[in-house]
Amino acid sequence: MSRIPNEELIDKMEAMLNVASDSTRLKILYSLFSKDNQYIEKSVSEIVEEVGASQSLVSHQLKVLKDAKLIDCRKEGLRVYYYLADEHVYQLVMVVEEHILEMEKE
Amino acid sequence: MSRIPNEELIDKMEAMLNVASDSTRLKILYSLFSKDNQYIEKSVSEIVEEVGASQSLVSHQLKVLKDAKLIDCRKEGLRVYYYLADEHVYQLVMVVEEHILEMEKE
DNA sequence: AAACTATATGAAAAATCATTCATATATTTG
DNA sequence: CAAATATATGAATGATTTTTCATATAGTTT
Repeated sequence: MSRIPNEELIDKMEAMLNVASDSTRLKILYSLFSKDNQYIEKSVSEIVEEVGASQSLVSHQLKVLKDAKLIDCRKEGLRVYYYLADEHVYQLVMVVEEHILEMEKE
Repeated sequence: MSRIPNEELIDKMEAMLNVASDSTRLKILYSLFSKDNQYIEKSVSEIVEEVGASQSLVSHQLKVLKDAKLIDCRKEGLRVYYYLADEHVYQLVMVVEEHILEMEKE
């Protein structure tokens, strides 16, 4: 008797998972996670460097993450600073990370 | 200073998220979640009916979920019974569901 | 064994997505 | 205003994935 949610909720969940399920975007998210729950923001060029992908690709993927409201940004001069807009993403990524790490134990 | 995991871990995480990020597969997972943490298993035809997709599509997607070790199965006569093989998937799906529901509040 | 049922599978078609390349925009500095 | 810098964007490409269709397989019943 387990209840499958309505199409609308399923579609939204699918969308969020899709956004998270790309290695470039995962790396971007990690680069915006702070170690000790402190506020953190990074410019595009900093993210590009940490992630190790092209500027264009990072910019495209930042847009995907921003459209999904997982991150947001703030302009300052030439720079654009991005930051996490949602705690759930962190939880989501951590659940998946733990899953993988525990799978590897066996 | 946030540390991006190594490529191998990122790739595995990407793979798991990819498996979860499809509406048909999400519905299949939901159909295998039990209400009160009891063991639950369902035959392919039951799943087909609950999910409301074609037999072929459900079968293909069951294989994807099984290859990813998120579900497993047991044969009995003509029927094949599938069941969740991992608690993490449930957590993962729940985090995402909560995220969407909370987003909708605003 | 033939007919039937439940499930799986391969190939093809349709759709979607990540990535690159070239270029545009916006801001700052000389 | 010209040059330089940081970021964004549109179009093209290639790759991957979802879905369907037709058919195969395996187990059951008569």
